Amino acid sequence: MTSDPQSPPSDHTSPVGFRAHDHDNCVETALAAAETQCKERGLRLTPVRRKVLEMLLQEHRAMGAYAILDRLREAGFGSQPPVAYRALEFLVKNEFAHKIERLNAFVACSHPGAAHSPAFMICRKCDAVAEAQAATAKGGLGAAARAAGFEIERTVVEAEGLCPDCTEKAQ
Amino acid sequence: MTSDPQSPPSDHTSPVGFRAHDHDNCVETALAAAETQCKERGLRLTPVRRKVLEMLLQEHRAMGAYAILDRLREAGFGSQPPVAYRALEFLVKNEFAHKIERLNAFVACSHPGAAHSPAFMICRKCDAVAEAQAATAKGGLGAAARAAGFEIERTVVEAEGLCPDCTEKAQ
DNA sequence: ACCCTCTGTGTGATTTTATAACATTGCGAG
DNA sequence: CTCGCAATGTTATAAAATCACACAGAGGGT
Repeated sequence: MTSDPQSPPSDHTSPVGFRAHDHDNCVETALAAAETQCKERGLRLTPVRRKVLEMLLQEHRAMGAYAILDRLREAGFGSQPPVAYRALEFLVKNEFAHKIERLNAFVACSHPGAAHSPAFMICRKCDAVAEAQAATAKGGLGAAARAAGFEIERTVVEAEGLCPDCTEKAQ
Repeated sequence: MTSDPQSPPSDHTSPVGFRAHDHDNCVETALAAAETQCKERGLRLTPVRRKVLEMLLQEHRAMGAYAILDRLREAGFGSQPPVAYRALEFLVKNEFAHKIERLNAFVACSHPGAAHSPAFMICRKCDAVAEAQAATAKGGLGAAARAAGFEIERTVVEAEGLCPDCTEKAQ
């Protein structure tokens, strides 16, 4: 399938993120960035992996592994779960995508390349996902961990609520 | 397999939390607190619900729904998934327990009654779970949310790493 | 060229986690 | 008593994730 504009599978009812932006451009840019990154780091952005990343970027919201799998099938790739899960594993491990634990779903990284420990805002109505830099904001938790002798390796921060769009509609 | 009902099934290899404490007492106390709470709030802490809470308190670590279900069966309760899931739903909704999204598992609340938005430290080796007050953790995220027009309703904070015990053993 | 290994992909089967749908029970209000 | 209601029990199925194994292609050493 094509990467061209006449075949957007996008039947989204809601916008791509919390604020409008030049989405085609953002997809292109991110894809290019990923390619550069992979080259630099000696990683192989194979067709399946690239396609999955492209889908996640297009969607700009949490997608389940099986939704991804369906699209892979349509695009002529393998159609068994491991195909999707392996591509996702690669993307997540290398921080091109993140898993949203709350939803058992995946989303493209919004800050390609930037060192980050992300925090997510997840709309419970439309599943739109925005990524913020959680940075080291976890002062409190960090202190608690230190006090307890716990060594933090990774932190999941996921806020659930209503995105601006759905808040408006709800009124 | 179940040695016998009156003996604690505790075949844990590792301690109940990040620091030793009087566990029997802590279970009793929490259970009593839950009962009081339920009375006050007009909730029904039925036998199944009580048993599940007791198991979670005993275990003091993340337990999967199906592990809980096995124990319920042994204890003579219904043995189909909904039995466990419904009890867990009740306990989680009323904050007697929490779901650890990262593990698809459940843990008893450590601060019964206290208003809280909890943060968890989860040992990736032994699944021990400690609960901290996240309260302030969302400073940065809260600001980001406000800026984005996102209304946070609930936040999941889960730190993964090594507990003191496993850190020692790892050396 | 050859073989060898390593990584990635494809496929079938299975496991683990969670929910839907509906029958049954027990209890309080009228 | 009997109606309504919440909780439980049970069957069945959906959704998410992993296992196990076969094969294909790229690169390396001989």
